[in-house]
Amino acid sequence: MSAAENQALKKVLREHELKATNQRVALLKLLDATNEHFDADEIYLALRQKQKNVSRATVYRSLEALVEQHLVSRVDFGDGRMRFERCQDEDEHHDHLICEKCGQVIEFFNLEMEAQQLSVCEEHDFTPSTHTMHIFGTCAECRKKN
Amino acid sequence: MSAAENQALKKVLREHELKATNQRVALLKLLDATNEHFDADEIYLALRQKQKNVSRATVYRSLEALVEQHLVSRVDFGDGRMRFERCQDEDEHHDHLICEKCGQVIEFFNLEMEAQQLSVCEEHDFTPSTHTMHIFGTCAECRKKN
DNA sequence: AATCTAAATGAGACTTATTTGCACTTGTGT
DNA sequence: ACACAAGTGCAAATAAGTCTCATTTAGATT
Ligand SMILES: [Mn+2]
Ligand SMILES: [Mn+2]
Ligand SMILES: [Zn+2]
Ligand SMILES: [Zn+2]
Repeated sequence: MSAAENQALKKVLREHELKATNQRVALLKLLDATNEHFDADEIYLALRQKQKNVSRATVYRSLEALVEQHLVSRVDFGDGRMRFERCQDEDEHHDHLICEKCGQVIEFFNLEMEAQQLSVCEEHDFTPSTHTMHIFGTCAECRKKN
Repeated sequence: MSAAENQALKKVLREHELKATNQRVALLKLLDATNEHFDADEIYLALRQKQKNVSRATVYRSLEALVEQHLVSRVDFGDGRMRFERCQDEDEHHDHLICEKCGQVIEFFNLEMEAQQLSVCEEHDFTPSTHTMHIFGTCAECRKKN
């Protein structure tokens, strides 16, 4: 039920030294329930639609706190706004295929590619901390539609 | 000499169906002369400093046209502004290592990584058009300074 | 259960990057 | 040289995100 789920989310927040406010619980629940990569305004509007009272400022501030605690991660597809997605594990990682036609986002993880990245860093005596790998193109459905 | 260089740049512009205006020539010359990844305002200020008369609007509009013609490419390091760099060949491509300490950008090209990308796309029945791969971290000089 | 207080929120002003409308130039084909 | 579409400058408009400050609230303390 929602009540139990709320309690679980509150616990998660508290475990990360964050006050478990209604706004934060609602935001986290929203991201938990979807696979999409929402931007701040989409999150704001979705919460309003669910009769949750939140302000845009709080959406931005909560996201900042959640990202800092690795409960949410920030992705930038280069279109001028940041997107957010729930991340399960602190060390979970994946990259993205983004369909330029329909906007669909496909997630992937390729160990060989990650290994190549480390090798490139070594070659340049560079210590990596994070990376982003985004492949833009056309998804199968959109290609068929054509 | 500069005069010959200007002529060459005008030719390039005309070959791409772009009017060879002083502003565009100056902009292209500026990007040609550097390896840096400038943002629009840095370009605007650099041109002003060289006594070129340009407006910010024209910098943005010219960059748009040049990007469309693949004479310049746009890169987004996720810090809220677009950067631009001259691209030589239509099909030239490289990825980036970005030092989070000093901002230095190191370019690289790794054939194996590019191959892995194609293989990932195949697995997902995805037709790629472009991609961006940015590795953030600490460069050798910054690591030593610590 | 009532009280306390630092942290969080809401409303709206503000900032920064980029875009746009419009009157005025300028590059280029004739 | 001329004509005129394309390009430019300026200032106003957007758009994403941040900040200030008065008010509320979570969670600790009596
Ligand atoms: Mn994702
Ligand atoms: Mn580059
Ligand atoms: Zn698609
Ligand atoms: Zn560095």
